[in-house]
Amino acid sequence: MNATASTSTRRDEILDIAAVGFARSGFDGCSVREIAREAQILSGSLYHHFASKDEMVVEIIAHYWERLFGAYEQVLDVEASPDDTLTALVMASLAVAAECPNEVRILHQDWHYLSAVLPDLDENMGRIERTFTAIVEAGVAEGILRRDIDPRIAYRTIMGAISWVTRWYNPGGPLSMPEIGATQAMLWVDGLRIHEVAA
Amino acid sequence: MNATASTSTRRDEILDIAAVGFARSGFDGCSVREIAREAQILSGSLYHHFASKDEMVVEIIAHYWERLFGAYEQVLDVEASPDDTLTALVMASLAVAAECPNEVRILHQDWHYLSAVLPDLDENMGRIERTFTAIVEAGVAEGILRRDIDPRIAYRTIMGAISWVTRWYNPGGPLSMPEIGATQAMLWVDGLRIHEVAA
DNA sequence: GTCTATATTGGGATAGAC
DNA sequence: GTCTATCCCAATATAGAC
Repeated sequence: MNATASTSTRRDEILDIAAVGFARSGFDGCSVREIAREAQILSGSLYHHFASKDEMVVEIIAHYWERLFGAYEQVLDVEASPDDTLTALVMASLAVAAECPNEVRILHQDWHYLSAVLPDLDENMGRIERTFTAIVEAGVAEGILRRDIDPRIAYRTIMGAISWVTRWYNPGGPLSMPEIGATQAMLWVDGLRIHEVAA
Repeated sequence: MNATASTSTRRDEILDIAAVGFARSGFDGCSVREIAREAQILSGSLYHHFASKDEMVVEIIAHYWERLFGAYEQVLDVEASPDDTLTALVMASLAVAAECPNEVRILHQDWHYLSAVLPDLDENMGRIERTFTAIVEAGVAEGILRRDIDPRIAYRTIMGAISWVTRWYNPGGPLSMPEIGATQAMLWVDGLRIHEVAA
């Protein structure tokens, strides 16, 4: 999972196991005893690796932020039109969600609890919001995107749908993440209705 | 809240208080002691009204299903084109969400726990899915909506965004639910991009 | 219908041996 | 780094008085 080099692999193993448990049962629903059992260790021994149960989830989510913002930077480094950039942002978000499905589930399932534990949650969500709305506003300014849709509603609509995907996405199923992302982006950018096209 | 007539108002009062608590702190995060305190009662007395904490949340959510499916029936009773019906379904969903914000939050926040407690959860979500996909498929069949977008992805995109709204909607704020619903529906049906319109 | 008092369970966390 | 043993607390729920 994390491992900067070869250090502390046991710790990372445990974090992976904890992430699966938190995603499966919720942060409260998955006890430290349960995590310990699945790590084939006793619950007391966990506290050699972590100061608290909170510390585990904080690290798990921190890992997700790194990946997500890394992916956004890569998208924004490419010069492209606002509509293409928006599509790329959606697909990048879903690609990271596919890599970190547990993290995304935990983040949204235990939102309330985490907002008290992760001091940077609001800040990071704000950063995501600004990334998306800036692109939409750029599109409006360039005359590519409609002015009659509030960029904040557009952003929240997109983010809601993206966040929801981890609830139903099935890694082995018929729909791949790139397919889902492309379809969703197409939906928002072009809409469901068939438009008359001027030749 | 519920009250068929004038019966058992105290019970309904308590259910309302519980719903606020569950929505605020999550089902696990809100103890029966906390509910009791806010109802100005002692925790043991709650068990005169309810057999268990689970029973409370089951009743709270059942109330939501009633309202939601009632609203859907009203929409489907009106003869209209698929795109207009789809818009009406979105707006009805959000209108019910505005009436039952706590219920919607609880349902999605404690999804995992509830799926073990509410036997009809999967069935009801399936019913919602069929309602939406049927309309999208009708639109495709009539040549109004695009065939190149998977109706299941369209449905899940719409449902995700709708469910998310209760996370950020502010009842006293500048955006009303009808405004939000109309914008979201417009987004999905017509898209963000400015289309060339054939005269 | 509410209160008093309490049974019972399971949670997170700790201290010290090995 | 893991185990043994255990502390402490808060949770749901119950029994019976009033």
